[in-house]
Amino acid sequence: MKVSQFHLATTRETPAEAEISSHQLMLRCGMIRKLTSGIYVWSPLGLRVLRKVENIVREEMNRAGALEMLMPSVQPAELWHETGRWDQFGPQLLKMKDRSGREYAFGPTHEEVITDWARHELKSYKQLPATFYQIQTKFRDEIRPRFGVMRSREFIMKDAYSFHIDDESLQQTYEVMHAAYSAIFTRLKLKFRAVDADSGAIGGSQSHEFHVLADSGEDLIAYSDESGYAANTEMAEALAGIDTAPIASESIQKHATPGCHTIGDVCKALEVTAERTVKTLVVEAEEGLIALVLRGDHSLNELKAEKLEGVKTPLQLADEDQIKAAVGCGTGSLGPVGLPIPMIIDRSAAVLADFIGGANEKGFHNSGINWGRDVAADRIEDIRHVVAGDPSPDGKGTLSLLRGIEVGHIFQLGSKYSESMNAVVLGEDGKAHVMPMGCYGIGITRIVAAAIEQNHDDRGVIWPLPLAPFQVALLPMNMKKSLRVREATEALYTELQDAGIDVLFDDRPVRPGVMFNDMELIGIPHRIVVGERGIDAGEVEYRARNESDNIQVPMAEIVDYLKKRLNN
RNA sequence: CGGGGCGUGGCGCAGCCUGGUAGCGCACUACAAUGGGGUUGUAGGGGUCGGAGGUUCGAAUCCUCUCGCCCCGACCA
Repeated sequence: MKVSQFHLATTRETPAEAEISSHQLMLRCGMIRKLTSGIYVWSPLGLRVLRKVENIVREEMNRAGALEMLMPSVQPAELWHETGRWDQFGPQLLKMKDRSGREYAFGPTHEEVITDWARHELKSYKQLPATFYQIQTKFRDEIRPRFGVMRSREFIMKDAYSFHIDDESLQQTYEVMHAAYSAIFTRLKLKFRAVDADSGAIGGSQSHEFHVLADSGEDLIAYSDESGYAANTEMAEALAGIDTAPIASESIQKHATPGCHTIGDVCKALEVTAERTVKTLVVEAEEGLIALVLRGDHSLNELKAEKLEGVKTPLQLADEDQIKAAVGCGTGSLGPVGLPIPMIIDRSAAVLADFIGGANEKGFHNSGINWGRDVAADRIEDIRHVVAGDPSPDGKGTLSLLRGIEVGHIFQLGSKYSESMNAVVLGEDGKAHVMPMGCYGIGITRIVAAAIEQNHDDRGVIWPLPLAPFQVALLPMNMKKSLRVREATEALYTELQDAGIDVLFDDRPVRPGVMFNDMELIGIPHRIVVGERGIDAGEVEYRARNESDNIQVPMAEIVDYLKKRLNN
């Protein structure tokens, strides 16, 4: 491709709306352009990258035995009523009506459509297991779209669905998909991790998320330094950290702590560290209120808390008035001793001795509190987020934390959809069997942004080769004046194309600096420069985007040299 | 949904307080010079100042309504 025949539209300035690197760079490269909130146009340059991702995903899905198909974006409301999700899915579901008033949703996901398809198409256990997938546009009306295509409302997703005669078959396919996903991210040359995950609103039992690692990621992943354990911190089990029973050595004592409302205030006033304090959060229960007691330096994991018996779902913190009515004092002075509402104590808080907590009286805290002696610890649960340094839940090593961007998620759905939609096949026994299902998603558009988050510098994008819009940039120096340079570059351009190399020839009448900057901004992995000096020496100049030194290569060897580079 | 901010040419912004009929940089067009890291000069094209209503002799500027966009928050007492 010649730049003169391509649409290259880079900008020097960063659009004001872009917050994170990948969004800024995608705009500056001219890969995307916002049409309206959370909705983007992909330019020819951007689409090249998108297609690379799609094709790798497609190849690996095919290799794993999944069959590609294409389902509609616009889906009739009736299907969503069947599964109950028309009302459950919430405001993220974009609803619309046609001219005769019939209701539709723009598909945010396709469980309903595929299950409807499967119940018509699949009749016998002999057709199972079967996995179908598509690469297609989805729409989710996000509360707050942000970060460009990282969290957009319209996006492209690869979604796959598998159908089975029993759970054992589902488990097998699930493992095949897990392996296929690992193969995909490995081929994309992205640093990633597969982690245990919550199955969330889509439902089901087993679930893994695939995260591209990047410091700017929105998710926190906990992993063991000694085993393969990795989990989203939403899910990671938090252990107490201490095996021995706490031993009391102090007696309980009340301290005036006027104006202290936060753990930080109390620590300062009483000159202790937060690990020796507890905080008491009050949430709504199915009946009345429940207090959650955590170590002062730990944070509540809402997901864990709302799964506990008695706690109202979704988790709702009690407001000041509710707390005053039940306890007599407001937030900031709450503590376990003498608390008139039921308590759930976090494992780590339950192993404290001689600790500090609110006195349930405005402006006072207790020190030297001990469980058993001063207050009963009847109900101990895991309700906190893990932190770095916690013991790994599998007993091997300690946990570290990493930031990641969720780009893939696989679930074992079980019969959640097939049951409500009556998707059955006849089994060997001649009876109808509800098909257990699996579903497997990859955010194609998000991968592009995540790849940039992981691979860029202050000059621009550094594409991993499998994602690059072009493999090689060919830059002539002063081609306008020098016929020799023009002829040599044109000849090399033809030669590279003939060798099957995807080359971008910058034939614009611009100064070298402009070419260098543009090619680095859009992140072409390999660069060849042709100039008078080199021609005299029978050489061209090679440089990799992620290296800082130029390499002189004899003109006659450059194609082979590049082929070698491209195969690494 | 709550809070904050912003809408002026394709992009980045000034002008608004104190009303007098729109400007700068980048980008774009033409010509010339330059020619290994966003070069320079000259000459151009492009904006009913988000929209509607109001105040006024006169509104980008003041008032009212409205639409759109961005950021933060929506758990740590």
